[in-house]
Parts: sequence; C-alpha cells; structure tokens
Amino acid sequence: MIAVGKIEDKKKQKKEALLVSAMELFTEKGIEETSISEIAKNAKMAKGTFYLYYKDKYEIRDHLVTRKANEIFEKAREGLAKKLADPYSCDVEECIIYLVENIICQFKESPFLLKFIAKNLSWGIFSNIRIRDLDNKNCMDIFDDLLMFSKKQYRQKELMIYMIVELVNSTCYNVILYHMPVEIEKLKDDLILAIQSILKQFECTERYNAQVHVSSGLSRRESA
Amino acid sequence: MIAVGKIEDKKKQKKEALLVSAMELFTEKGIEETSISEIAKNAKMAKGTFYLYYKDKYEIRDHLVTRKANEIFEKAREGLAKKLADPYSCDVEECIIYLVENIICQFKESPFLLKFIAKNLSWGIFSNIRIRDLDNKNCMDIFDDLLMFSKKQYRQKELMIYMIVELVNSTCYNVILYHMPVEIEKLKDDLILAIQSILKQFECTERYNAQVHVSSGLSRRESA
Amino acid sequence: MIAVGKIEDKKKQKKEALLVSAMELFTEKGIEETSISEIAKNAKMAKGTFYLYYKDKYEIRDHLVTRKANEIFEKAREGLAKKLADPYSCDVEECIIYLVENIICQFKESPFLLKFIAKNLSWGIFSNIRIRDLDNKNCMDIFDDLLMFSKKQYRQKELMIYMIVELVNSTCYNVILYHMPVEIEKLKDDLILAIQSILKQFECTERYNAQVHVSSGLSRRESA
Amino acid sequence: MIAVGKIEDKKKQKKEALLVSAMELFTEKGIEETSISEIAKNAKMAKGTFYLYYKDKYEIRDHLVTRKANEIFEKAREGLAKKLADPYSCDVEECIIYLVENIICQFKESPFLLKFIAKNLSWGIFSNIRIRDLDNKNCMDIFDDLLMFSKKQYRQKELMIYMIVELVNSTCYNVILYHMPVEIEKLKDDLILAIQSILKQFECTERYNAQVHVSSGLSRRESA
DNA sequence: GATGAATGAGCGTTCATTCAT
DNA sequence: AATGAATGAACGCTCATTCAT
Repeated sequence: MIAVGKIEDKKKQKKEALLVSAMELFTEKGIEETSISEIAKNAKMAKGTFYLYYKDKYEIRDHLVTRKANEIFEKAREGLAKKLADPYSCDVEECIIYLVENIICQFKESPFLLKFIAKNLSWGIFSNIRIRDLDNKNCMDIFDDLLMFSKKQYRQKELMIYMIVELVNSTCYNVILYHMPVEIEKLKDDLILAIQSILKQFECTERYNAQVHVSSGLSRRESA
Repeated sequence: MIAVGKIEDKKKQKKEALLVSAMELFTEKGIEETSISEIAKNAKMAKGTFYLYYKDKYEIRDHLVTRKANEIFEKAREGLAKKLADPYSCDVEECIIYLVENIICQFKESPFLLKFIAKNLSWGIFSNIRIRDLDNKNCMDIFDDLLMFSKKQYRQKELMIYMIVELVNSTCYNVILYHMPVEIEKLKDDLILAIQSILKQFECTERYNAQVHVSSGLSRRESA
Repeated sequence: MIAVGKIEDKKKQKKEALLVSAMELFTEKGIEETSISEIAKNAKMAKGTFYLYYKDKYEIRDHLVTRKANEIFEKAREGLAKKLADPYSCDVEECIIYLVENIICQFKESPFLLKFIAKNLSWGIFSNIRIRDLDNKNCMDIFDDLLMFSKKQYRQKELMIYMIVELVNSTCYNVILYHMPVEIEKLKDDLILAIQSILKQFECTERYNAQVHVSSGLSRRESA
Repeated sequence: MIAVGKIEDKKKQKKEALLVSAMELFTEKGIEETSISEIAKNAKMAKGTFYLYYKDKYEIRDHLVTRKANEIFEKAREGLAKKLADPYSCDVEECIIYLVENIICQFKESPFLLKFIAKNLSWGIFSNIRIRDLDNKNCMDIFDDLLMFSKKQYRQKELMIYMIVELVNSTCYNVILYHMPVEIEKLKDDLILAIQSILKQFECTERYNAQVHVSSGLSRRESA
C-alpha cells in the first residue's frame, strides 16, 4: 500500500515537473513556439515520458490556465483575509474593489501571466475543469462567499461577477501589455468607478429600489 | 497606362482573394492550424504567389482583424443611421445601446467572426492600423462622433468607450461561443444595464442630475 | 548601320551592367548566396532581362573570373612599365619579383577579389576563354613577353610560370584571408626566396648545363 | 552498461554512414548540388536522422576534408615507412620527394578526392580541427617529424612546408583534373625540381650562414 | 527587347509520435 | 516506467524559369 502511494507520489511529481516546465516556456516564448521535447527536456525527462502523463501540450495548457487563475484569486483572497479580521462582515463593495486592485497588482508584476491567462482562459475551461491537483475551491467561490455573507443583496450575482471579472481582465490586457490606450495607473481609478457603478446597478435596496432610477427606463425588466 | 491600371487591378484582386481565402480557413480551423500553402491553394494560386503579397499569415491576420472589426462597426453605424434621421441629435445613451445591441446581434449571427476578432484584436492593431483598402474612418470614430455631437458631456471619453467595448467583447465571447455562464439573451439585458450605469458614472452633470437624463433617455424602451 | 551599332552598344552596356552588379554581390556575399533576381535588381533591370544575356549565374562567374584575373595582371604590367623605361631589357628575375609583389599587394587590398578568383579560377577557364570584352592579351602573355625578350634563358618556361603563379596564388589565399599560418608580411620575403630559387633552377646557363646544377644539388648557389 | 556501449556503437555507425554517403555524393556532383535529404537517403536513413548527427552539410564537409587529408598523409607516411627501415635517418630531401610523389600518385588515382580536398581545404580547417575519429596525428606532423630528426637543418620550417604543400596541391589540381597546361607526368619531374630548389634555399649550412645567401639574394632590393 | 507576375519544385528544418530497449 | 533514437510528414520559404503583356 505504501509502495503504491510512493509510486503515486512519484507520478504526481513528474506531472508537476512537466507543468512547471511548461509554464516557464509558455510565458517565456508562447505556446506555439514551445515544443513537447523542450518541455520534457526542461523538466529533466526524456521526450517519450511526456506522453505517459499528457496527451499534448494543449492539455498542459488547460491545466495551467485554471491553476494559475486559481492562484491569482487565492492570493487575492489571502490578501483580503490579512487585511480584515472578518472579511465578510465588511462592506462588499470595498472588498470587491480590494480584490480587483490586488489582481491588477499581480498582473502588473507579471504581465506574461496576464497574457497567458487572458489568451487562453475560455469560460469553458474556467468553470468546468475541476482541479484535482489542488483541492481548493473554484476561483469564483471567492465572490460567491463574499456575496453570500454580505448584508447588501444583489440581483444576478453570478452574471454581475462574470461581467466585472471580464471587464477587469480585458481592459487590463492591452493596458498592461501594450500601454494602450492609457497607462494602467490612469485606467485603474476609472475602472474602479465603473465597477462601483455596476455594483450599484445590481444592488437590491429595501426602501429605495436601485431600479427606480434606471427603472423607469427599465420597467420592462421588472416584469421580466 | 490603361494596361498598368489593369495589372494593378489584378493585383488587388489577388490580394483580396488571399484575404478571403485566409478568412475562410482561419474561422474554420484557426490560424495556427492553417498553412500558407492551404491559403494559397484555397485562393487558387501557387504557394509562391502568396509571398508576392504578404510576408506571412500573421500579416494577413492583422489586415483581416482590422477590416472585420471595421465592417462590424460600419454595419452598426449604418443600422443606426437608418433608424434615425439625424443620429447625432438623439440621446447618446440610446445610440450607444443601439450600437451594442447591433454588434451583439452580428456576433450572434456569426460566432466564428467573434472568435476570430476576440482572439486577435489587440488594441495596438485596433487603433493604429489605418485601413487603406476601405477608405472609411477608424471604427472608434463612430463613438467619437456620437460623443462630440452629444448634448451630454462625459469625462474620460476615450477610456469610457474603451471599457464599454472591452466589456461587450469579452462577456459575449464565452456566452455566444460556449453558452456560458448563461445564454446571450439572458446576458444582454444585464450587460446593457451595466453599460448604462457606466455611462452615468462618467457623465458630467450641470444642474440636472445625470440620472434624470437617463430615464428620459430610456423612454424609447417603453415603446419597444 | 549606325542604329544597329547603337543597339549593339546598348546590349553591351546591359551585359556590362549585369557583370558589374554580379561582381559586387559575389564578392559581398558569395556566389551561392546570390540569386539571379538580385543580380538583375542590382543592375536596375527586370529579372527576365537577365536571361536575354546570360544562361545562368555561373556563366557570369566565368566571365568575371577571367576578366578580373586579367585586370590584376594588367595592373601589374602597367606598374612594371611605369617603373622601367624598357622593362624587357632589365633582369627577368627582378621583373618577375616585381610582378609578384605587385599582385600580392593587389590581393592585400581586396581580399574578396582573392577569394573570388582563387575559389573559381580553374586553369581551364583561365587559359581557354578568350575575352571578347577587352581585346587585350591573355594574362599569361605578360610572362611570355618577359621571358621572350630576356637575356637569360629558361627551360620549361610555361610550366615554370605556371608553378610560380600557382604558388603565389595558393599560399596567399590562406595567409591573406585567414592570416594563417603566418601574416602576409612574414610570408612575402620567404615566398620571394622560393620563387628566386625556382627561377634559378630553371635557368639555362651557357657553359654549365642546368641539369648539372640540379644533380650536384647546390653548385648553382656557389656560382650565384 | 554493455547496452549503452552498443547504442554508442550504432550511433558511430550512423555518423560514419552519413560521412561515407556524403563523400560519395560530394565527389560525384559537388557539395552545392547535394541536398541533405539525398545524403540521408543514400545512407538509408530518414531525412530527420541527419540532424541528430550533423548541423548541416558543411559540418560534414569539414569532417570529411580533414579526415581525407589525413588519410592521404597517413598513406604517404606508411609508404615511406615501408620503404625505409628507419625513415628518419635518411636524407630529408629524399623523404620529402618520396612523400610528394606518393601523394601525387594518390591524387592521380582518385581525381575526385583531389577536387574535393583542393576546393575545400582551408588552412584553418587543416591545422585546427583535431580529429577525434581517428586518433592519429595531425597530417602536418609527418613533416615536422621528418625535419626534427633530420641531420640537415632548415630555416622557417613551417613556412617552407606550407609552401611546398600548397605548390603541390595547386599545381596538381588543374593538371590532374583538366590535363592543363600539361600532363601530370610532364609536371612531376619539374615540380620535384622546384621543390628541391626550395628545400635548398631554406637549408641552413654550417659554414655559410643562411642569411648570407639571403642577403646576396636580396641585393636586388638594394638597387631597388 | 523588356518586363515582372506567376509558378511550383525543391530546399532546409522542425517536431509529434512511435517503439525497441 | 522510462528512455531517446528514429521517423517522415509537413512546414515556411526561395528561386530559377516561363510567358503574357
């Protein structure tokens, strides 16, 4: 039994080594320019060994994208936890803004990571692949938790979060990688303003319906 | 002289044929999976002829991305023009919402186009490459014009537009291509809400609260 | 008649332009790395025009090699003529040494020329191709003339000259181009010594038969 | 352990097969006209296998040139050894003449070898590349050994040998390959005479200092 | 005669994949 | 399980050559 466990361990180590090796090369020179034999060599294995663990480099890419996305959210969550004794008792908006700023900061520090994730993160991969290596939560859960324990209530929670995440991700892409159309420092403040306005829009108030303002315009939606 | 003109014409036709051929193959099976010899063969030319017109397939891609993006915006503009006698006299918000809906509609009808553009449209290409083939304006100009003639004024116009465009583009990508996390019909309404809230956020109000304008601006919806 | 002459002239000019263009490119980057279209473009002609004048680049090469070799010998001859009022009355040995030094000097100044000639100068080309462009003598004639008018007489004149020319050409090749095994300045003196000894060896003396010297070995030196 | 040795052996065989295959094709039709895929096919391998062993065909050429040159000198040395019980006790001049005759004989028997070596043997390759395949001495060592043990002493040994080798190589080239300007049988005797005179020229005699000769030889310069 | 667009064979090179060890 | 030598299809690209204008 123990022997089997050891073998399992070794296999995990090999898979991990390939993952790490591939990540290095992908961020360094792009996926298309990275060959399987390079990944193997960089992981100190023979070319043929690669095929014992992965079908092709795209399978590795998919594993990496989810893992890296999770790591980013996890780091952001940890940052938030450090900052607040009881993160979920505080204002949701503040928390979300904090998370966004933290994530932007991570992207700023490793633009290649941003490139890698942004170019490859399709929602399908994002939401479907269960990560077996790390038995952590899905990255989206951070927001779910936040919203669940929040005093404020929001309509269409999932969708709202989706839009915010996509907005951050896509606007930062060009700005951080190509400094266009503005610098990230200039973008950040206005991006946060935009996020705040979205949050307001989807907030359910008791007495004042958030919808009121919008509402007259959106009366149709109320019936929807 | 006429002869030279004819030759020039033929050359343009060849370039165009390659562009069309490449577009077919790119949307069908992706850029990386498309070889130059396929593009040439599909355009009924010899492989070598390709190189008389383009350096590599990425040059073709860049031409295509800008052209297709422009076509989308151009169609949206035309739609708007048809709908309104004087497009620029009407409410900006309404116009922008119209454009967004129109563009979403175009994406819905040809998801491959969305895939192609979304995966390859970097802001650098988008804003820099002047399109010589079509002597139209740059796609961004549509919004510039709208905002210029608008009664309402906005802070950070360019940045705001950038965020809205990116938001639409990135949220639609997964939704239209993978139907995740929701269907496009479900996304659309909330996406528009989000856009409206962003527009409000960046509006410069004098006396009247921005919100007021918004509601009157949405009267159109009531009739819809 | 005049018109025909003019046409002939134009053709010669074109041929000449191609020759000059090819020479530039051959010395710059080697024959194999030079394409016909480059030669034509460099000569300000269309690619197709090349084929009206030459079969391929190797035909051009052959023309060039003989021409350039001739130019080198011609320059050397002119140098000698300038130096001496009556070149052929002076000592043959001195004249030959002068020519060798002059040629080495030319090679030193344009190593690419040396490379080009040495790599391509087969005796077949050298002695066979009659140069129509320049109606001068064959380069070997310089030595023939020298020897013809000389007071000293030599056995196996042609062969002796052949050996001297080859010796100079081949020893200079590595020395000038790669500075191996010594520098040209170091080689020169000893090369001249070697040439002198060869000349002595083939000299016909009146009283003593040349053969006698050879057999006794060094007796020739004793008389020197 | 034994298995590894076998694999090593197989690899050596493959390298060797490529070398042999390339030699055949190079001598048959020239390097430029030989493609890598031909070399591989001729060696009964797949094209890709070539690149496991050599970078390009020029690397093969360099290996071949040094090896073939070495083989020639080695054969000559063996011939000399057979002829003389103690080769180094005999007269140097005689030995060198023997070597030259032996080498000329080899060239006569395989003119393609001469062509191949003469066209590609740059001194750099010649003197620098240590041949690992054959653990023999560098080809030049033959002469070094001869001169080292000789009773006669020579000035500028290396340079003298260089000139002799180049003289033989370059004069034989046209003569053997194109029978110009004379037949090899006619050249041989006079070539040997020339070599003898060079050897004499560089010999250091006891009583008369070599320099003396040189200076008298250079009296011409004083008048220049 | 002069052009240069078009051709397509053929090159060097890469690399995913296989398989005997 | 792990290896890495061997494969050969497929790639991007070049370029001599042709030929309609």
